[in-house]
Amino acid sequence: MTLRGRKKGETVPKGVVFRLPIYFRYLTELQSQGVERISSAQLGEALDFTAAQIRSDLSYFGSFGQQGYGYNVTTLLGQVRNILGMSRDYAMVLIGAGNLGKAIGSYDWFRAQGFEIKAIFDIDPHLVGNFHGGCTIRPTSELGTYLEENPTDIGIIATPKDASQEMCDLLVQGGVRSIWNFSPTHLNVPASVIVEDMHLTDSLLRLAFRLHERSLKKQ
Amino acid sequence: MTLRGRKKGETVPKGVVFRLPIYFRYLTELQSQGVERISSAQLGEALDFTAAQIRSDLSYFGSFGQQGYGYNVTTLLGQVRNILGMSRDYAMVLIGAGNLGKAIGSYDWFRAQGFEIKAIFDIDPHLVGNFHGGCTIRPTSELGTYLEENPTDIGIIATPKDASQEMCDLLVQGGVRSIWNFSPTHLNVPASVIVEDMHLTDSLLRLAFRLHERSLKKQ
DNA sequence: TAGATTGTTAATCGATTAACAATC
DNA sequence: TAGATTGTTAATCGATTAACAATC
Repeated sequence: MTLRGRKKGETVPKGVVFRLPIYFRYLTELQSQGVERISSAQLGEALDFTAAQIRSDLSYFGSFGQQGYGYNVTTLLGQVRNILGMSRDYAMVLIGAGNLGKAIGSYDWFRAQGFEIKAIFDIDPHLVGNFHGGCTIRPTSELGTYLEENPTDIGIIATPKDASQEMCDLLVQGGVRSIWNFSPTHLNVPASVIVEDMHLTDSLLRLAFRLHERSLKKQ
Repeated sequence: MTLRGRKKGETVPKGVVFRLPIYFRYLTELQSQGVERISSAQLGEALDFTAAQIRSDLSYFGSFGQQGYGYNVTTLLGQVRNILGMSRDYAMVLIGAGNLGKAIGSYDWFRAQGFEIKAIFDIDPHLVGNFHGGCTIRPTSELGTYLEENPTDIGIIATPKDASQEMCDLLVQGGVRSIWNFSPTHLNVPASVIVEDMHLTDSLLRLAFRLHERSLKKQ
């Protein structure tokens, strides 16, 4: 039903997937501010997209607006939540309890939205046993057994790059079907497994490139 | 010179900017492994791109390969470094010394590549004065004065979302021309300022969407 | 009703790919 | 030389936008 207006089997364009979370984020903010209605033009203005693009993106999943009125914020937010698959909970494990792992583990927003870190693993014996974000840190040697007993939706990899492929393989072997990868390397997985990369280093280099490009143009 | 083969004024396609850091990362790895040469087909195989795309991306900036041979890893890595603007140093300030800020501040790779965090700011008096990553944490009230005295290339925002626009404005006012944004909100900046977003929440929602999409198709 | 704004179509724009001549 | 692989072109594919009939 969230697929109204969409031919079955068709894949959602990359750009749409990219923008949906941005809509979700802004609609959440509007709702908390008590805003009742919004037009595609206003949404576009606030988020630096064209109004046509926003209407086109949304109409991919159905007709959520009303001519002459725009969109009801609460209704649209609910629809976007559904489309994004946020109407259920997700069980996650976090691998790597270093600085980045700790930062991810203490992000309260995830839990509030139904993304729950059920267990944390680290290879460092000094960290194992420590308590963090409601979990005792376990040794990575226990990851395989843990996954056998606890079905897990998402594996978060926040290890140094030398360990990440090995951890990834353990996750895949343990039946985890999606990986959120913070380690600065490309992971090899079977086609059935989804990888979402969060490469800090790549992002900073993109920034450097654009900065450098501008300074070239100025001359 | 890094613009050979490119019409002046033409902007680099978004996809190329996205992939250049990935090439850089993999070429660095190859070089550290002592690999001397690589073909576009091998690069594509390792990184899940087509060979044609890699050749097309690179030829955008010049001719770095040789027919019948491929690319020399060291030479190509040097060229990509230049293209990305990594042949100079960048002065950065970090705003927000919470979990995420600490993780960013302790990432040694940045400094090794010439991206140096020169100062860290936080609004919390309990954190001010603490030592982290070679810097004493300063109160955000001193940010304006600091920027006047210390030209800064990149401002890193790792504050909660309620503070980020205000911090962004201070950075822009202080002459900072690019912002690396970790706070989960859209920043409004003049067209002359570059924003590179690192939205953890958006990334996780994209992953959830793809996972949800697959489970729909299975039925 | 008059004004506003949607959802959709067709036109445009941009990015990817397949193919191959050039050449190391 | 024979084999391999580049850089580039033309063809294809996909995404964005402008325009507008439909309608609240």
